Amino acid sequence: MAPIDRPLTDYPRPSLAVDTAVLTVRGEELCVGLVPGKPRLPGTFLHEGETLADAVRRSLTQKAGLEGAAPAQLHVFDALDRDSRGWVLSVAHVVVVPADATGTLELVPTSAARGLDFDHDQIVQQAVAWMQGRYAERPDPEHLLGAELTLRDLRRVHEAVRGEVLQPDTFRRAMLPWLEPTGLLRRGDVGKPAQLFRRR
Amino acid sequence: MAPIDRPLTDYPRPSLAVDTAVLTVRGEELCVGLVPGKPRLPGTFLHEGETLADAVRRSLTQKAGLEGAAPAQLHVFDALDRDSRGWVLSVAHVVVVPADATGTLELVPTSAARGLDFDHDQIVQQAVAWMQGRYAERPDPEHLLGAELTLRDLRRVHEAVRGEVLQPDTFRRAMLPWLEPTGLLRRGDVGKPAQLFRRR
DNA sequence: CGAATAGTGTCTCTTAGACAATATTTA
DNA sequence: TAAATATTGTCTAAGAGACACTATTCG
Repeated sequence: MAPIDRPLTDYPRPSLAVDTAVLTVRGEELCVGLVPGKPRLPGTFLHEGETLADAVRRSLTQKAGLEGAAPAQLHVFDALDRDSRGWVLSVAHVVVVPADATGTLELVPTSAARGLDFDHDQIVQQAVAWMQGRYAERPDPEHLLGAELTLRDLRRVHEAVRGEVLQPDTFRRAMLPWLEPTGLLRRGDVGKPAQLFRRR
Repeated sequence: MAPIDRPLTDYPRPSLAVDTAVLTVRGEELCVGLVPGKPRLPGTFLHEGETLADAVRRSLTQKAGLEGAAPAQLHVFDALDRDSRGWVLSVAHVVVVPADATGTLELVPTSAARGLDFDHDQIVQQAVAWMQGRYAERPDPEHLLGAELTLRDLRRVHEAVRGEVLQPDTFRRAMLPWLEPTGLLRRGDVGKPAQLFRRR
């Protein structure tokens, strides 16, 4: 039997790419950022001496002017025929940022992000599922909102992430254990001012 | 600015490996399979024309005589210094099989699998968490048990996976909605025979 | 005041968890 | 019969969800 682990360089190696679903909440909708003018997620090839997270940040900086992201890994796509240019594996990532920090990406509601290049439809799906899992556990783990937030703000985010309207009272009681009142109020245009909270 | 996507072959490429935590339940314990005589998980380098799942199956067949596994991806480990032989990324996988189907692997309780090579300690940890998540949702998603099972069998598996003893009555009521009675009984050495169920 | 938003009281239903009792087998 | 295992009855506590009500602001 041939030895299993010959020296590293004896093996032909695939190209390794990263592709990233940049998610945000804009208005009432969960949106994903596409490369301007193209039906695809931002991505790039992994460079020597670079980690996957580095490559994700580089691609977002170069293609969208988006700095300092904290990418999370989703899945490696490895179908042999996924890229007509050759043997390319892609490590899918997800990044969550506030809507005003998505750089030059074109924001599209996740429900409308269909027919993208490569396996990017699947990446968007997995990214949404990942985010729903995150927000099921905690009020705002990805800091879509600032340090001080009202329950109305928070509920809007959760409604966008989950894609359904939530009852204000049930939602309030579910979130309160995770929040710390600041004692301050936020006054709106109309109605009773809301308490401001901080993440506990 | 330099073009971002030069032809594929212009980039130096990392070696890509797969490493697999083979999990099983033996007796009352959740165990992981190590390569005989070595403190490491079975793994190999990805070959040309092969998917990651193929590479996992090949490594398990060659190193442990374990056929037909259905690997699930966990995480890509990409620390630049994780392998002293060079630039190697590893895609961690998990495979769950009955204890009598682990081939020549050395079974070690997951709680005792410490000090393994590379980042294999972390892989075991992630594999255990993955499996706990799976078994929190369904009675036996990985078919550790055969087609017909008793609630005692099932509880033993869940106790091993969760690492704690479970109350028979509460467990029974939690599982019944997922099970279909066969009408048959399984007689033991002593005690009332148990109903046999099938996964619904 | 009326509209709009924030927040609370309270009821119901479901579920987890536990304890105790009953049922059926083997030795 | 005694011991072991399987199964069910029942109680309690906690939580989700819904409805109705109260509170506070602006125009």
